[in-house]
Amino acid sequence: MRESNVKDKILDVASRLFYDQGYNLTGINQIIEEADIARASLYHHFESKTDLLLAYLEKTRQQWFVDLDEFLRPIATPREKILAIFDFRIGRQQKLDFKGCHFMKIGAEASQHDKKVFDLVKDHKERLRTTISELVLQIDHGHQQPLSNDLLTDTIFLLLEGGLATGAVYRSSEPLQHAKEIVATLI
Amino acid sequence: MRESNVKDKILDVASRLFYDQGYNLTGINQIIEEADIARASLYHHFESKTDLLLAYLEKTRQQWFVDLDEFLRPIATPREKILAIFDFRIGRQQKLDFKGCHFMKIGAEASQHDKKVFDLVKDHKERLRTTISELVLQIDHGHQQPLSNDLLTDTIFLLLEGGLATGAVYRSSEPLQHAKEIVATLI
DNA sequence: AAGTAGATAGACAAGTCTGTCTGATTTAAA
DNA sequence: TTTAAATCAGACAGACTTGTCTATCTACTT
Repeated sequence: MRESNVKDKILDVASRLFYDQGYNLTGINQIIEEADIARASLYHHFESKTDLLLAYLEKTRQQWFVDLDEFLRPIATPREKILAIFDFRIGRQQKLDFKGCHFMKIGAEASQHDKKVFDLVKDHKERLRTTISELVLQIDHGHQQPLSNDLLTDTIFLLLEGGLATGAVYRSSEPLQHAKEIVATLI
Repeated sequence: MRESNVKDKILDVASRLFYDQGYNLTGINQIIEEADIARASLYHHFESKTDLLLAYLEKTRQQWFVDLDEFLRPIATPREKILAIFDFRIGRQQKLDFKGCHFMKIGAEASQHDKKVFDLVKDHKERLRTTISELVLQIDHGHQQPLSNDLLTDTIFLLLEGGLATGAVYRSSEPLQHAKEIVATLI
């Protein structure tokens, strides 16, 4: 087992622990123990714990959109794609045991002065909003619109975020399900 | 300076620090230093750091609804009251420097097994949803409703939560402002 | 076969953390 | 004025934290 294998294992274990129990409650000692690697190997691949956090966020962010794209690909219409984003998040929510958004969690416990972390969170959310915005523009609005395209995009985005955050509190998919129903009546 | 004075000061300082920099990043040493009290005094009033956290959450939760009630009291119609909830949260958001919801923040960094903490968060959100629900019922729906009362309540609640969470990421009131605009078109 | 880089175990430094305890001092009430 | 409780400063225990360092071993490449 060399190089990439060890580095991947470190990042995998750290990612799981950072998400499950939080960044600040996860110690280096626990990471090296559960990854079953040597302390020096961790510091060979990552300069510091902060470095490991950034690697975790970057990898998660990248994978997130890869997964979303794959999920949306077989779906035909922009309207159905928008509704499928809710299904995508409901599925992840269940798979991840209702612990909420990776990025919001880190944003909530990171030091306010940690600019790199916040920029990553911001960028992630911005990309999601852009994705929604593009789909909204593709919808054929035959009937008259009660909301402008921009406000409709915000509505969908905010209902997604609110639904996920609330689902994390109640440990339930219901909020996101309702959010989806609401959006279905609006588009 | 006796009893209540010291206890209040401890709780005030701890509350500020827990919110500003997070519970896990705030140490007992920092609290006693900034509150300018003796270590033994802290442990005289609070059994443990966890105890202090619960006291912080309970006090914050209670004050939250006192403040909201006061804010809504002079407002006449249920429709205006609902929209004023957004103004209430926008005002707090600005006063608190866009660090997000106290309860969501703690929920994000607390250990998943800390049941008392999660129950407090849940209860707070439940009460907010109830408040909204009661106002929605009071609205006179002359025209036909696109959404049922229940779904309308969810919409308002989720837009509030999403707007606040997103505002914390962007450090801006814009998301909550947009959320308010959206709700204004729906009720 | 020799050399190089990754991986290993584990000691170590220097600091932090929470919580306990002692003993002196202040404060308020009886 | 006596008494009891509150507060003080600070030492202390014991465990934990991140990060460094040494020394050895293993595996791959040249």
